[in-house]
Amino acid sequence: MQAVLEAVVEPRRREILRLVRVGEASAGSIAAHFPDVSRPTVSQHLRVLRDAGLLHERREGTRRLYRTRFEGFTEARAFFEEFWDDRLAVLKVAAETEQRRKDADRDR
Amino acid sequence: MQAVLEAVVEPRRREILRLVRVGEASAGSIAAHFPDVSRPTVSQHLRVLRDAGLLHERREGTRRLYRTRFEGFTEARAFFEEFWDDRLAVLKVAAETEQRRKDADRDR
DNA sequence: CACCTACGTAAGTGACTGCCTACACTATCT
DNA sequence: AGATAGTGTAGGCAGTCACTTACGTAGGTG
Repeated sequence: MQAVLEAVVEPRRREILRLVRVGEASAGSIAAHFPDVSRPTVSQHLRVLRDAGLLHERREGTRRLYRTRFEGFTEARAFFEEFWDDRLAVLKVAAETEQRRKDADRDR
Repeated sequence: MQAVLEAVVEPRRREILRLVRVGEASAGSIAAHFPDVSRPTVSQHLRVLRDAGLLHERREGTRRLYRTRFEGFTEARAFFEEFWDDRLAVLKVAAETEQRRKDADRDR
């Protein structure tokens, strides 16, 4: 989870995840999408993503093909979903409180 | 979105968000939950969370009361949900591919 | 007014991060 | 075997981050 968040906080790494979420792509073709950054740098980003469990690596001859590993997102997703659920719970409580206020007004 | 992810990557900041997701808490009482870290450090964490839109601040006399601001999570949540949806789509495609393979076997 | 309480802010420091260039590795082809 | 293509790794550097101590500030209280 910590590793996933650290991996995802880098904008280029999020972009990489979006690139290979549809299908595989080689390290080289991924690097080609980032002209403002050197190829070794992209290679390092790929390693971070792979170590975090967000990328699957497959070797084909001299090339390495990457694709997004969706299972890696599970925990992080749950963290955000947790607060999303809270939001609904808070709204519910607020609505009930409001209802009680109205009831009190009526009874007065 | 970038600010939200940067805020959330710090474990103590995630803990703070969990602390004040139920109700308000003062800066001091929040700091008391982190004995291994100085109070000014917690104060800085609170600022980061507030600037990212994840915390609501209310002043009461000399105290400051904080609570989680759920709307702040919307964008980040959508990012993770995006890949969660992809996961389902990929499973669907895989199932259909498998089905076609079986059909081909039958026709052979 | 003087003092205390509950905070935030400033400035400095060690550790980490993303980036670069140079180099090493591995599979394929001639 | 030697050469080439496609990538990862090593080492170094500038910028950023979390942390600390010292100080500033605003609202209550005697």
